[in-house]
Amino acid sequence: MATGRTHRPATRSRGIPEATVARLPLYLRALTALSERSVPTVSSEELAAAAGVNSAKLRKDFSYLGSYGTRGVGYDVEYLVYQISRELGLTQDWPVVIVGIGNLGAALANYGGFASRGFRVAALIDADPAMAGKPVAGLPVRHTDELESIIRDNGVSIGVIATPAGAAQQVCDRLVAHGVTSILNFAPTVLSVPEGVDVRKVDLSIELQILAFHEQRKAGEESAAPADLAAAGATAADAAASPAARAGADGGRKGPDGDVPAVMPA
Amino acid sequence: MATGRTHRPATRSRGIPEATVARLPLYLRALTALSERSVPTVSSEELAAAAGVNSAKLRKDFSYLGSYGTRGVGYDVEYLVYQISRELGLTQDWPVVIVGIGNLGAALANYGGFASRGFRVAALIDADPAMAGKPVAGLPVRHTDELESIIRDNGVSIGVIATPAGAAQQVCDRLVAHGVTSILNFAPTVLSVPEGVDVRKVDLSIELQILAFHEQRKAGEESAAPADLAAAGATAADAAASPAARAGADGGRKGPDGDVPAVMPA
DNA sequence: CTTTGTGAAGAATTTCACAGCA
DNA sequence: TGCTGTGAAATTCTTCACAAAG
Repeated sequence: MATGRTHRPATRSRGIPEATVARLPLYLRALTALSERSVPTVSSEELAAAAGVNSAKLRKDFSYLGSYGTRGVGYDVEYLVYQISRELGLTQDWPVVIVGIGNLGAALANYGGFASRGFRVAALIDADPAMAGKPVAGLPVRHTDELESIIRDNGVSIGVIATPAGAAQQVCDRLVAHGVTSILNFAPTVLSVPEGVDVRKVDLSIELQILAFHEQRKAGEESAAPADLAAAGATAADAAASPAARAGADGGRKGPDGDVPAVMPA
Repeated sequence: MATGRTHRPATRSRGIPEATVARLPLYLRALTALSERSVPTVSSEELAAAAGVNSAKLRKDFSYLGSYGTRGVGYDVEYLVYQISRELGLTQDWPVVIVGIGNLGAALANYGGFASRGFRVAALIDADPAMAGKPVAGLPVRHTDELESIIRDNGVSIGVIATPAGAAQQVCDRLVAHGVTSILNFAPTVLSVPEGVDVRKVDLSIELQILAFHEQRKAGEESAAPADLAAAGATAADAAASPAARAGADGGRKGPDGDVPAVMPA
């Protein structure tokens, strides 16, 4: 952070909002399915339903790409598939390396979705010498020592990290040092990278925790009052929070109004 | 989301914004690491750096939970770990089923991050009878027929779907029918669920496509980019494929900008 | 008619910047 | 003094609602 002065907008996206970019693959998938069924055109309403968004959002998203629809008719499926593919950069080949061939790395290597859209697994890399040469998903695992030459020879710019958390930053640094500028990180750790390198994170545990949050809420709602305070033994002050007072039962959480003094355990 | 209909604001969150909820696990992880190193307190600046966000955002996030810090000092690590855990519902046990024990499902089953935070894998389920009984990650794979009793007997409310896309909706329906109300979906398909059921999606291919978009931009913007356009010529055929149809071809497709891609053969 | 494309309103999120407390 | 907590401003994202096009 602290880009110091001018505060780079971060989203230098040439006009296309990040939120829209994140949905384009969704549209593309829905369109591909339609294409395979030889459906010639779709309305924004139909396509939105297939992609799980609402139609206004979809139309707005497409409006950033250009005017690719026909009023009164809808969108030409094939044409839109092409346009979105091009916008996403999928009309070219993207060699990818996967580093860390454990359970997850192997699963990723076997994942068909990789190859299906312009992504080609250029190599599987692991630090364990015992793994070297072993075939996984039809490719021989290469040793980390070869990382540089693999990246160079294949023109790899996207790397997937599926190592244990402890090794991730080191692997990341090496990838970046040798020219990789986009990283998909499966290790449960925050990677720091120089400016200009993109990192996306996929974190299992985080997703589950978010679900747990909502699940907990549901459980508390349906029954009576949330039994939140039950185990909050650490703070005696909290117990004093009168459920009455405040109009509207809010389960004891004090809310954004900062008048409750900080309570710290001894 | 999906479900289309009812305009529920989706963010039913009792005051705490969805964006904040999504970051709490991140903070929790950073705090846990500090806790293991016996660090007693952290400032918002330090913690923010460890979590990969900026400090103002972190403080704002925490302000939704309450006033848990001490001005001039920072946050008590242990106390904050407890508060966030409680907020996320991690102080209780969440039995989880994983459906679809292929490469990915097996990798998930072996993933340590599951058990580490209140999540317990109650069962691994697969539709293939040949899998039944086979041990994966120390658990015997159970057949889909047992799904209902497994969910009931274990009080499972969270399900993980790691089946092929084609089976995902069906599996989802069965999970929901038997009481699961939160789903983590790894299958590349949009699930439709009744109101009240949360779905989160993890999609490999989508993440890569988003990276490709940014990667493409980098390459196009800086003329002095990595030489990965070597094989770009391959797209020529694709361009020709665009359906001539396009209703009378208005000539000037209005693209959002001087969108003159490098590789757009005439 | 039907359906797109889009200004404008509205909501959510992020960032700023500083009052106020330890 | 140092750092939190938070109104307010800025930014981003979503939704509305309707003119225009086919």
